[in-house]
Amino acid sequence: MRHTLPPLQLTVPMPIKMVKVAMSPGEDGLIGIPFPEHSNELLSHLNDQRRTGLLCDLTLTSRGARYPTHRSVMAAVSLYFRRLFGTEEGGGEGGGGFSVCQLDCVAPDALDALLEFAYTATLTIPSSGMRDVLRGAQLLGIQCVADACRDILGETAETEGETAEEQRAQHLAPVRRAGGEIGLEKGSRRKTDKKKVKKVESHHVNSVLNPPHASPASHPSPASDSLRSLPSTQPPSPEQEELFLKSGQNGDPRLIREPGRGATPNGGLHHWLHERPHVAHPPPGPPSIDKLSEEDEMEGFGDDGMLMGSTSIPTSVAERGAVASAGGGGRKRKSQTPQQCPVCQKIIHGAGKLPRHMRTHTGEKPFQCSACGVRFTRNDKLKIHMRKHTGERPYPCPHCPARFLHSYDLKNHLSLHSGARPFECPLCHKAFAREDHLQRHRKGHSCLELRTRRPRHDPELVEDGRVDGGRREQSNLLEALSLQAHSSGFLPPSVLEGGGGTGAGPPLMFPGDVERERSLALLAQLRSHRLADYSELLLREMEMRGGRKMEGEDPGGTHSPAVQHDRWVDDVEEEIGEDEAEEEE
DNA sequence: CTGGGGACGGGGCCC
DNA sequence: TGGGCCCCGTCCCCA
Repeated sequence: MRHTLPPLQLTVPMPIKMVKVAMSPGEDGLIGIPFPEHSNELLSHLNDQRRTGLLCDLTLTSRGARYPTHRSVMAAVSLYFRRLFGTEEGGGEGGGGFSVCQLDCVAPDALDALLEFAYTATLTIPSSGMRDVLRGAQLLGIQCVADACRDILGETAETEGETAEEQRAQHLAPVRRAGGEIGLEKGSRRKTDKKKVKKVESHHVNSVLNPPHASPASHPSPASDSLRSLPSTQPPSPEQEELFLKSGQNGDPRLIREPGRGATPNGGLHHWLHERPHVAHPPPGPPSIDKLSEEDEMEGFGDDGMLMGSTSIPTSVAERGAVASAGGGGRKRKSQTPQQCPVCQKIIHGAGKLPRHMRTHTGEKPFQCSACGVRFTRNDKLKIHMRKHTGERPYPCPHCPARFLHSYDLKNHLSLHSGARPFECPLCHKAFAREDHLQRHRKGHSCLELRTRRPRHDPELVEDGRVDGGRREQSNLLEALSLQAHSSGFLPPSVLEGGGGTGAGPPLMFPGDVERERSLALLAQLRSHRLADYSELLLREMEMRGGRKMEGEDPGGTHSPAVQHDRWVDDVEEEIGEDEAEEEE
């Protein structure tokens, strides 16, 4: 099927909508493994395929010259092709079956240069052919190239924009006629767009025409690559979208989190900016450069040395700062605390802590021990490590000659002297000096025997509401448990403030308290699961905790009764889940 | 399985 | 605002 430019109106999606990329739900424990060369190699391989004709599914022709290419690449780099292939409408039926596209209106040399740009991120053109390339870039909607050419030719976006409009009107007139409204929409926001684009692109003109010394393609930072490889978990917020406008990137929300992604293989980023329907009406509110600014300072991110010379959007701190200032002027950075990790979405508290956290994703360990070569992500850890070499053990035990590298080691050690074992297993009541040892104990199978030895009762008794003596005893125990929970301070204050539980109903029926309801739900589960041993254990645990609190063995902190209760509830719920699984078997 | 040491990451405080 | 320092919780490893 042959295709020439005018039929564009047949495939232009109207109205233009910003593509929303479906986000995968958040996942814990994501690890970003950067492959800095991936994008470069990918582009290189695509270019090889283009040269050999491999997998080429689109042939561009211009005045007899034929250029095999790939739809996906062309759709990525060219607004024209993206519309032509319908990818803006989700791409479901994109492509339209065009295999040959006749572009006689674009000079062969210019088309060749544009294809070369698309596959190498480098634009190589003779000065004499600049105008042809400009014309071709405008017709095909390769905005960054068009802007670069305009800059070289000394034309402004404003004046040339009119020319471009005229050219579009000339070549794509059916589009405008067929989609009058969309044409108006585009026209109405074009001036605004052009201003924005002009502001952000002064830097990249040079880079387009002066490609990086080392590589024709861009080198995204490792972090950016790692980010790209990871699923995003949240749709872009309006703030992020505004950020996107400021940074002049395309509409892929994922790219919001790619600060180092200065140059994409397709190089066609800026023209996408013109499509954004909200450009003329950026959302109100404070300037949204926070994330951008944050990411500026991410160590391991934005390796400007590598990004310099990339072909498109601002990448360096200075450049992005210029963008930000151009966007609003006189902006103040919002407080950086807390900050959200763009990789794992985790909220990082504390000024300056996000770069530290980001190194956990990038694997960057910039602090190396001069003695043994071991590397660390943090210099304070290196400093502690150096104590091993210097023999410094600044934390001596007052009771014995032992000295320790860490204060918390001393703390653990002191518990040995005191004999305190404040961490007791609620199931087997084995006590531990360290909480992590208790956790290890509970996560292991140390208590498996006890847990599986719980009495199993006839389920009909519970289902029928009939309770035998032992069951009634258990029920009473649970009620007593509830009362004790109420009075012992085991439950959080929010629970205790709920009211007296007088009148009809169970003692803990205090409406409107989540924690209490959670406890009640747990108790109900305990009942329904007939976990007599659990209720006993829970009661004993509460008694024990209550007594301990009175004794002041665990003054506040993470071992406070409320916290312990929460952990206990979590653990029991988890074990109930396990029991349910067991019983289903 | 437990005790102990060490590493690692996060948060708070301060400069 | 960034970084240093410290503390804490957690995990891993080894005896």
